[in-house]
Amino acid sequence: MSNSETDNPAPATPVSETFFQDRAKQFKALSNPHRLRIFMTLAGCLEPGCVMESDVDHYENCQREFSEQLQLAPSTVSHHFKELRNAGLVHMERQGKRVLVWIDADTVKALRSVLGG
Amino acid sequence: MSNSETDNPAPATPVSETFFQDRAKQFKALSNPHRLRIFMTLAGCLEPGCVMESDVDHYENCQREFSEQLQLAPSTVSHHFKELRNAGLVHMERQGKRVLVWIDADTVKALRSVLGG
DNA sequence: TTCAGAGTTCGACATGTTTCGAACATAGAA
DNA sequence: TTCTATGTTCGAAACATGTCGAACTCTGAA
Repeated sequence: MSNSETDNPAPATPVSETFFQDRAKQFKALSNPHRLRIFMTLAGCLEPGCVMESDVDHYENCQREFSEQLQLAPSTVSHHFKELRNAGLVHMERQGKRVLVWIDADTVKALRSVLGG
Repeated sequence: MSNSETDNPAPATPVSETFFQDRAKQFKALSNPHRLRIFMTLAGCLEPGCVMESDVDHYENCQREFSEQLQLAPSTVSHHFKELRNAGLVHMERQGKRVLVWIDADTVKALRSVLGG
């Protein structure tokens, strides 16, 4: 996935086809209520006064917890995480028995700029 | 569609199911490259230095133009506009022969807040 | 080495999305 | 009224998505 336009809130015309494809794919990753809930939980945005700085707060072993909270099969949660990763919104890293997960701040920033932020 | 949480960037826990459904539906409206292009064109965000104030700049008769630009059948463009309207992102109003179109700034703001804006 | 815990991959099924063309509705102009 | 331009609705086809259970991998503990 190209990130060449990530840092440009107002890219020069004409905007490439890749730009729309990448952003659309990222919005699609957020277009399912379950995935959106996962994303916002990871982003720490479900509490009042929260701030999105998720590359600092890493979550551990969260898939099992989401599986219970959302009442979904583990394989389904795994699928949703894959979608979030493929879109470039979420990163995962194995550390022994545990798995760390965090949000890609640059990608989120790029999406925000599409919304005029 | 409920907009009760639109103005709250950091809603109190627990976040309602409706919140995720509404936001997910709005992200879904932006999850197609063609619709995203339409949205950004309406938002005037395809030029350098643009600002999103689309409730000021109304577009006229745009469906026909998008139909040509995107190489899609008029019925397909109409369908995409319907999706954007159903998500609450876009408004349309007939004025005689012409049709005015504009972006719902509040909905966009609500989406931006999900991304930590 | 065997076991248990966390996540992945696969195949299957039901449902939703994207797209088209054809037929329709509506408003102004000839 | 008839014509033209714009947008809508419908049915159909191709394709994508969400979900599950079963079988799998990988890692650390007993």
